[in-house]
Amino acid sequence: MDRPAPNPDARAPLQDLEARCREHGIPLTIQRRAVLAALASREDHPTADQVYQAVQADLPSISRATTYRVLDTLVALGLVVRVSHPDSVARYDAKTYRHHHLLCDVCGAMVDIEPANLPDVALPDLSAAGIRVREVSLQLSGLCARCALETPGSAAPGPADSPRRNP
Amino acid sequence: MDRPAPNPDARAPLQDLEARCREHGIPLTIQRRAVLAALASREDHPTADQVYQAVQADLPSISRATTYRVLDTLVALGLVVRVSHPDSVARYDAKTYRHHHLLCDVCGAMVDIEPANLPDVALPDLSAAGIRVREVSLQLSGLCARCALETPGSAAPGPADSPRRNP
DNA sequence: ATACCTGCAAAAACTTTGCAATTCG
DNA sequence: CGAATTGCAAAGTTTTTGCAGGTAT
Repeated sequence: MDRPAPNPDARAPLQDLEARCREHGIPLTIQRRAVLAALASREDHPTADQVYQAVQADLPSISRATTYRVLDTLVALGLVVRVSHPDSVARYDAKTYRHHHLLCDVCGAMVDIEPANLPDVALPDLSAAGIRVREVSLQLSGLCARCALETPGSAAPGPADSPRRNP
Repeated sequence: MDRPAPNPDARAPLQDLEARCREHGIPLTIQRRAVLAALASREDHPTADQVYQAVQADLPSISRATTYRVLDTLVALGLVVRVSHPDSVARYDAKTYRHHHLLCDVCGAMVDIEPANLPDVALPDLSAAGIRVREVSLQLSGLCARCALETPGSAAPGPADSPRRNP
């Protein structure tokens, strides 16, 4: 739980990018590299615009439109996923393997929880309802480590009226 | 699994609204009633604009801005929740009790799964990581009943490249 | 009576698209 | 070189805000 997270799928993402681009016969552009690199290097779940800001550091010439297009491409290639978030802006994650999420009631941060840190969750059988389940993940609410420190009481009480957005 | 879902928290939502408004000392307006009623009467997880469209049927004079504001109020009152959805538009749900969601790979629909239909999921203990968990729910991906019927194979294969948005 | 809300209109934030120039293989 | 992509600018969506008038308690 403290080790650098043996990221199950952490083969250098940029190598994957090259492979996937070749597979699909599409060009491996500097922009695609840069966006993927920016996204893979962070632990949070940035919005498209936050990715844009980050990429600009390395590649000042990139445009916002390209960032959006590249993000779409990366999602299509399976190198990036759009994550489910209650906010009304798209958020992206370079961790494409199955994992869980905690949404902090206080700061609104979405933090990854490695499946290894939780008892295993079995694929539920909903065939009785005609539903075929492919994948399950947990969505937790509570207090992230940082906010838990600053908050008295040992149980997480309830959702804040609205999380401050500054994780 | 087939009964009309004995909705654990289905006390007439409009009664709750009156109570909550009184508690908070805020007016019970026709618009608040109408938005809550529209939301409570559907099974899907509509966007703010879809709620607006629906409310217009009963209350043609309502404005889009009011719909957005009322939705925020209802969320603050705890009568409605914003749900986590991978789309980049806010979606709302009048089911405020804990339940699970299935996201259909094919049609993109988000369907509710009653906790009663699944083995119980215990609150994980992440105190070792300094995290306090308040609530857990499952996020499933796969095929909804309707799409499962139209799709051959008994296992859910993998995510469609991008779900058609027409659940 | 008064505090809060609504509608309207305008602004802000987020995302997509058309097109010429550029880049990748 | 040819196909695909990028940047720019403009358009499309979604969401928020200011203000004057209206409404619930």
